Amino acid sequence: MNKTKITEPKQARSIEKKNKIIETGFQLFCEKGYYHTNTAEIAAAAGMSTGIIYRYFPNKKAIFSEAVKRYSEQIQNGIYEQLSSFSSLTDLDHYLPALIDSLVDMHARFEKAHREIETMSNSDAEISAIVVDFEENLTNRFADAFEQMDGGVAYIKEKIHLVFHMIEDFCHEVVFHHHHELDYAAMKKLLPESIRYLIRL
Amino acid sequence: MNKTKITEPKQARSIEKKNKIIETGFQLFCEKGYYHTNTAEIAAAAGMSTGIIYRYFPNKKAIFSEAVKRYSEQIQNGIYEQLSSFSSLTDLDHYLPALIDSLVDMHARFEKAHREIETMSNSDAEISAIVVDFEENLTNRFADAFEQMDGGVAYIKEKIHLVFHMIEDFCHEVVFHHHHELDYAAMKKLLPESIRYLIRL
Amino acid sequence: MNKTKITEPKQARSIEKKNKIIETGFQLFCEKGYYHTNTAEIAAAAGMSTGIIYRYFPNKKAIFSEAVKRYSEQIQNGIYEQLSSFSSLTDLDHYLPALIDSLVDMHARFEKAHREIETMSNSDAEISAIVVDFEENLTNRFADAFEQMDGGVAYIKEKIHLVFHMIEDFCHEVVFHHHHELDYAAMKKLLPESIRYLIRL
Amino acid sequence: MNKTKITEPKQARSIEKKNKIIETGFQLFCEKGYYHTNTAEIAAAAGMSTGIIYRYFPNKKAIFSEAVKRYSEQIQNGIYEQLSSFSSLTDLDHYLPALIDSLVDMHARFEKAHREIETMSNSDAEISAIVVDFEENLTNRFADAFEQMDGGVAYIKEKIHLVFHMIEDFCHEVVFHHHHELDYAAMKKLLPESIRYLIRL
DNA sequence: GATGAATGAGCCTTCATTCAT
DNA sequence: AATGAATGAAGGCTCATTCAT
Repeated sequence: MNKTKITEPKQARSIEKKNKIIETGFQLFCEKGYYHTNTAEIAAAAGMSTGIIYRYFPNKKAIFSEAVKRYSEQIQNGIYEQLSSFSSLTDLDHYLPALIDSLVDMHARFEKAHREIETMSNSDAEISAIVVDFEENLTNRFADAFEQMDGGVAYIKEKIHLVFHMIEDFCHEVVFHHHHELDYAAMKKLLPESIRYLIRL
Repeated sequence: MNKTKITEPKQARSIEKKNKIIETGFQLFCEKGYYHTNTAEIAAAAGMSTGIIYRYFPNKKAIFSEAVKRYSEQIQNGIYEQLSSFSSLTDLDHYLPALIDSLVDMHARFEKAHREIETMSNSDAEISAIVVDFEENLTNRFADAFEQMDGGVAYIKEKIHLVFHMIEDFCHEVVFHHHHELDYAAMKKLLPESIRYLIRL
Repeated sequence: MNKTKITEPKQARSIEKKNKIIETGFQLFCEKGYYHTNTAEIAAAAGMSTGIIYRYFPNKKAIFSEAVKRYSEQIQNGIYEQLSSFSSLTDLDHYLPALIDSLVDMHARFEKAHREIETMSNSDAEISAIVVDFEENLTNRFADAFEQMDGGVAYIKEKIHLVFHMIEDFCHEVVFHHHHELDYAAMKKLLPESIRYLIRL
Repeated sequence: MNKTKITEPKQARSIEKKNKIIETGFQLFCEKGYYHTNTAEIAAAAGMSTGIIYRYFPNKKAIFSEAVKRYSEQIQNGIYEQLSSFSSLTDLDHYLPALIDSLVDMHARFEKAHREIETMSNSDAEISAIVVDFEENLTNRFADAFEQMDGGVAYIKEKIHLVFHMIEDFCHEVVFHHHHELDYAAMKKLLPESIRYLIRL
């Protein structure tokens, strides 16, 4: 009955500790997969004891959730920053290749993270919710931006959604490099062209 | 040392049993996830004892692998059948909505399967290889078909790849129905139009 | 309640089958150890089905018991044959090196068998009884022979017992060759000398 | 991958626990045999949980190995202590019966241990190595002692080896008491006499 | 707050033995 | 008699979580 546990840490030292767990845990989850990383390992890698983890998190999965939440925010902020420099559809045409490049880059750096998040989001409602939220936020922000550009585009959310998934697939393809018969340079040229067309449909 | 075990069953009764294990196992894996399904459950659900599983499979994962392999073949055959009725790009334009419909349908029926395969393919090389193979086969078949249609299209493989992922994302969207603010009917109209454009680029 | 099982086979075919199980089983037990040999393997190696074993033997251990019993008899007969050519203590002095040689040879050929029998005899009363019986028979036979030689020797059984173990240890040493710092040729000369002395004490 | 486990315990409490596992495990192995003792039993008998065993040992066999190692050291120390009181071959003649008595006593107390060690040493290289080492150490120590006594004896190692096995067989005989027709008192007199003779050969 | 030893349920796999055919 | 598929209990080991210190 005594559930004196888990409180949001207020002291700097505790906050730092919680952050360390999240970072280390996420890193290990990404490297070895959620089910192949155990709490003792996380604690050891974070330089603390096994027990302490359960003062900051109710269970193993919560570490992953929290990490994904933070990671999602980071990514969003990065993208929003780029978005803020667009002010017309012509800008978009112009900046699209750069945006794609930066997204490919992001995938390259967080390859393992993306895979593992996807993996977990498939079997875990909480993670799935974070991912859905991420997509929704992104779509909405872009939709808002477009609406303030050139007087609005029909079905902008739907288009943005499709576009983002096209870009994401391309990123996956380039980073994981599974289909050796594909010409990535060609794909990279096709992509902005078809996006431009799709947006204006 | 003693590896006299596991031989491909020849007798009808054994084949049936192996099939039953694959089906039941796959179903449970899809329902509850690979790591949350144990071999005893599979055996019980298949109406047999735990031990017998290991006469047909070397280990738990092999059940999943085999199931995915078969599933992949089924899906491919279904798609190839549709493909065989196309003989020109105009046909494609015409049949595209139907193809999309049928793929959405497939996803709807095998929603859980798709999720779990994706999940496992992220952390397991064998499963990943099956998925990659699946995509490669599909791309090649379509590419061949297109090449025999209208004298060839530039970068056809790359285009097909992008197109398939667009369709797949749409399927996910419709089936898992996560983004309630999206207008699926609109997306369904946008999709063939942009595909048509992309293919001809 | 229906224990229609295990009867001593009368038909030639059945006898042959039982023999085959004993031989194959013993061979495998010796090669890989009792606990690392399973009944399926024995059956397979003997070219029959798993089930049939249990028509001839009540359980796995009975195969080993029976094999050891037979093996013990074979060895005894071999030794008795040599014994029959001795008729005086002087003969013994003369034939001792040859007897030792032949015993070393036997150990060399059945190295694994000896080890495994020893192993099992330690944890299994039935096997132990066979081994004890073997030693007792051997001791008695030799004692009888000696008594008919030169008018009897005091404590002949006790001496024979000690002597046999000295020889056996020597055999082990030579065959398993564990102590590389020992000079086997020297030991082989020491052995008959001390035996001769011991017998006449 | 993750082998952060099993470190030599430093704290008194841990050391005690590890010792308890070794003792209890060894006792059970000796009573029931290695293959008939399971880890849960060991844990229960030691008053702890199954899991904790694996913080101190990488696997079941390691418990046995460690126990045998320690046991071997104990025995050696006991014998060396007796050896240190000998300073001439005449001493040996004098103390031999006492040494034999003490070795019989040791066998009586650790009967089961000896059997099980022998058993395992036959099928396990690690255990076998410990036993071989034990014999080698013992032989060397005695050889050194003898060499410092009366100016050296030819083939002393070979002789000691034979002698030790004679004594050991006698111990086995007395303790396990299998051959009821033997006169142990007589054997006990024969033994030192023939040893004395053998050493001086 | 912190530690890390301890818990014990749970999992995959093996195998002696049985039994339907 | 013979087959070999089937059974299911048992075993070694892992790991999320707890708790005494």
